[in-house]
Amino acid sequence: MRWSQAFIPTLRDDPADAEAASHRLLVRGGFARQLMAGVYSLLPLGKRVHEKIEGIIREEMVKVGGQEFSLPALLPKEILEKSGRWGVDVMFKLEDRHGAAACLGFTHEEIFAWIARELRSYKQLPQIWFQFQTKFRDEERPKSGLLRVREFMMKDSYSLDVTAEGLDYAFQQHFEAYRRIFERLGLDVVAVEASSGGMGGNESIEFMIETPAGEDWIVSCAACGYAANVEKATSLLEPASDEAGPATPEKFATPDVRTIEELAVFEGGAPAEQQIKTLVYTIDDAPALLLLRGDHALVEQKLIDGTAAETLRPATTAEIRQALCASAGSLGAVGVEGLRVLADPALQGRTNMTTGANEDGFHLRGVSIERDIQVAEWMDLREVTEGEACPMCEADLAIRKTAEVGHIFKLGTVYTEALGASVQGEDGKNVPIIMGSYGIGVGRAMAGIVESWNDENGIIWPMNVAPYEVVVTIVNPKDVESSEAGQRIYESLIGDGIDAILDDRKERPGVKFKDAELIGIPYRITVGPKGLADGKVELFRRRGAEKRDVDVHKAADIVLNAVMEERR
RNA sequence: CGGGCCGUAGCGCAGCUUGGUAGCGCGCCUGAAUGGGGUUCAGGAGGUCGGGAGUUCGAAUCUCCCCGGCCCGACCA
Repeated sequence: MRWSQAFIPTLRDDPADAEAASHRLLVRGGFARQLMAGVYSLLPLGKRVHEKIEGIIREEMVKVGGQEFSLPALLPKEILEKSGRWGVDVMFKLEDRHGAAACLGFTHEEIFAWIARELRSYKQLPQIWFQFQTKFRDEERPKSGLLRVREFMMKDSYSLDVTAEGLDYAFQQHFEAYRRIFERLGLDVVAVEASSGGMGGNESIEFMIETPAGEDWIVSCAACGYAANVEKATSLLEPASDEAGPATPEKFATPDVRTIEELAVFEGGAPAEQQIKTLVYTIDDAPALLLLRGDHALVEQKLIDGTAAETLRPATTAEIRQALCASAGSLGAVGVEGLRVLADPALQGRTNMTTGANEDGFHLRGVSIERDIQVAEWMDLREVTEGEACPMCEADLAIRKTAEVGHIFKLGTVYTEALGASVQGEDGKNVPIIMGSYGIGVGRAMAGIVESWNDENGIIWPMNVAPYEVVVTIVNPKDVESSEAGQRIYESLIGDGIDAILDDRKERPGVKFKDAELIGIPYRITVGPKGLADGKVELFRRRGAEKRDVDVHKAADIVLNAVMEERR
């Protein structure tokens, strides 16, 4: 490709609405343009990167026996109704001219399960099926450029097995394939235990990259490698040494005290870690009390996972008053009967605690959990904080902001049962196929790579995904000798299968250098009269900004070798 | 869905308070010089001021409605 003919609309200024590094650089470098909220066009450079990422993912999927499909993006209501997912809030719903309902696919478990109905015998299993497909999700809030969008390319794969061991094996194969994929993409991922969320299933691992543009917090231990999403993470706490306290709780007046912090500084109050925080939630339309240590925060996802609730929300002021006859600020669980009380294990065995008295303006002190409160269930509900002890090795835990680039799930038989995908086992009985589901967002991976690999001059693509591997920059296109020399080097590289681009534009050298660095091409060969006078051209490596002069006639070979070495 | 901010030329922005010929920088086109880090000079093209309604002799500017976008939070297969 000649740069003078290429559509690479670079921008001198950062786009005004871009915050995340990847957003800024992908727009500025001419890789993508926004069409509407969370919807982007890929320009030629972006498309090239996308294809390279897809190529790597495809290779690794094929290595573990994956077979590629291409399913429709347009899905019928009937199939999604069978799994109970018709109408989920991220779904883009539409109607055809006859009034038949359809939607744009947000994921494809149902459709693969539908096709899997053609499987008849255990002898045909296992299978790994995958595709690259555009997914549509009407996210509440698209953000961070290409990191969180409403239409995106995803590689999704599905494993089909007869036994739980088979699923474990497919899951493990995917885990390893994903490790190799992210390694080749230049993404430094942390695999974390994750909540399965609305997908169903019982075990899932997310692959996260650390970035300020992320939106998931993960807990990790540098000492032993333990890592988990905060939605799932646990930690060890220092055992509390409470005084026994009085024989019965004592009520005391606390005018105008409504928060944990206010009670902590109130004369006669108690430090947050000696308070019991009482939250009222409506779980599947029934009120429930959640008890946490005063300084601990609730993780709603843990509550969802722990209760298997269909719907769940904080109770309204009116509901709270109806349940406890008091306002938020004076709530407690002492003496409460007839309500479901869930308590976090950090409260287990605690004595002499302080909590609300269910009477506005009053609290109770000297509360012993086991003695005074009827806890229906103990359930891990609290959010881990920085510096708490690792549940595996007791070292200090760190908390990091991350973005999810891949997720693997053990689904089980939720979808295959709903859609009737079963096979006959060895014993002649029909058993539902056991499914796993595994996804990687291609555009998100691209944005993630940019988040990980950039500097003040632009993107620094890893060789494997670079839109072009080498740019041959002609300093002065009017100088016939350098034009010809540049062209020879360029053609030699192309002949060797290198993705090269020839920057033959009639621009000042500075412009060409800036552009090449902005779009992140790993190697640049600069051909100009100054160097040619000594038979030299300059070889510049984007990563590390190393420069060296090399013999004109050897330049192509030297770069060829360097590129080959960096391809993986 | 709550809170905040913003829509004026391809990009970045000023003008709006106090209504009266639509501006600046970059980019783009032509010509010339220059040619190893966003060079310089001269000339030029380019705008339904997000959309609609209203007030007014007159609206980018004032009023109302709508649409779109960004950020924070909530939410999130």
